[in-house]
Amino acid sequence: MKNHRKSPLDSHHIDPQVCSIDLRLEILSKAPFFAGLSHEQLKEINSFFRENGFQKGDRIYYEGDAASRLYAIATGRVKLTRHTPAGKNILLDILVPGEFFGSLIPEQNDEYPETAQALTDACILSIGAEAFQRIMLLHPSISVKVLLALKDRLKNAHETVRQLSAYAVEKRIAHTLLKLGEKLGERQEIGLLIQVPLSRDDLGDMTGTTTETASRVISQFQKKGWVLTGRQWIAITHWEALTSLVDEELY
Amino acid sequence: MKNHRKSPLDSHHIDPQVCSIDLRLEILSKAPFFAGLSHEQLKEINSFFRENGFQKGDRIYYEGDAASRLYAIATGRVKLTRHTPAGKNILLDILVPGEFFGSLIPEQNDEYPETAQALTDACILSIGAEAFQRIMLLHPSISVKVLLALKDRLKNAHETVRQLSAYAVEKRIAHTLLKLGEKLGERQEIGLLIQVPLSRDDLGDMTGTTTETASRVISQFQKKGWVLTGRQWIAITHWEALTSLVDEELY
DNA sequence: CGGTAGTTTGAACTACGTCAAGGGTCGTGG
DNA sequence: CCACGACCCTTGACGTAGTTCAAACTACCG
Repeated sequence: MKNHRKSPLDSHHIDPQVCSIDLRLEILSKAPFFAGLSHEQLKEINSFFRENGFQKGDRIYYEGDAASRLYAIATGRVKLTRHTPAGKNILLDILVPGEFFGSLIPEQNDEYPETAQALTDACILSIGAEAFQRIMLLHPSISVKVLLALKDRLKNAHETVRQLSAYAVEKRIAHTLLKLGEKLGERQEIGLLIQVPLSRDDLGDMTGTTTETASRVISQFQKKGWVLTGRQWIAITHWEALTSLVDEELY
Repeated sequence: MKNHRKSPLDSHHIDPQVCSIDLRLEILSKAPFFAGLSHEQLKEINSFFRENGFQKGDRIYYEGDAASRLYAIATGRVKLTRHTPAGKNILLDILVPGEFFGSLIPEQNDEYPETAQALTDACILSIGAEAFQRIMLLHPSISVKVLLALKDRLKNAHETVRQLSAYAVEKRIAHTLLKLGEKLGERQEIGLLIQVPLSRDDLGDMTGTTTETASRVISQFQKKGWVLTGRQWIAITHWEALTSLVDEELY
């Protein structure tokens, strides 16, 4: 029953200081809101972005910092968290290349409402909020795309509210694993591996519970053969079992 | 200790079928995203809207309906809810005149993610999602305003997630009362009256708890002299007590 | 004035948090 | 390359906040 295998996660050891120009253009063109722009336009927009490398664990910005820039992930994973004075963390989202975060629009005295931290070494593009606003005013189709993305995030946030309000921990964790599997899953021999370093603590912070409870639930899942897991990684081995747990109407 | 006063809520008995043209223009001009448009432009935009009256309790649309229109409140209050198969409700937001809801952007096979229900008799303006998108493409400044509004809602939703994840029921209810007080509060002799019919059930649905627990907590608050309450109404009588309960760091 | 719908309170139960201790994995430095 | 220390994970025992079920009470409407 022991599973002390080495972590199956890709290390993706990039030189964090370098995003090749090709990569930048590719990232920008893949970002949902620049879809449909010409190569010329993309190149011009690209010139407004600057890039920064971050190492695993680095904070990109802190909750409460003056909000001035919009960020987009070129490579790596970023997590967004909020905190409580009592020291509890809330993990709001895990973002992948092509996704954006930070300040979409310049506002007076605006603060970042969350902290952004690199979960892996990461290359991050960023642009001043004013510059981005100028781009949006110039290309109205972009704002519509941004709107769609925001609408989607709002829907997700509301779904999280529903989960926290109405479902027991076991279901919330199963649901979260499935969502992570869809977004970050990578098919491997061991199962659908969630490609991001994810501790029990993180999982607890995503589902509004404690490290210990998250650990107990995951242990149960593993005993039942639904997941395979180790230090900072999880793979889903029995997708249907998790979905049927989530969908069953019983309390 | 008895408080069986008549409900102090305004009844606002409007004829739900009528929004005067002046009212419509005023509503639209007050809506954050049309701020700064000329009277001419407003009039033109106004022509795209149609109006409908709803009586207290009427559903405007249901979660899962095909999403096709954007709504704006002229008069009255609207609540947005989600549901679970087990029958539990989640109250996501209470909206007031000038606020919008529904479908911001037309998308293939899009469904409303929540149910919209009139909390009072209400006059609601609405516009087809395609028409609104055309307006946004024509007036890029509008999309930026819409973006700001969405960003604000996302922040609120994340705050709700934080509340549900990290705070005990008592604090969540106190916090919710304060937010409601800010948004819907009306200074009266009895205190800051929350101007909307709000049952214990609703309050439970807003804070992820049950009717009974909401009732118990509110009873405590009333015993301590922090609120005055009756059937479907609450007034805050001791604002500072609630804020200090919310802010204290103890668990 | 009677009925419906909202509110209150009690008592029993339970999911989950808390506290505590022990074991495994990984990276770092010798 | 090995060994140490830091960090992560697991499991147990216990306490309690909040749910559930049930019953009585009260405001409001027709």
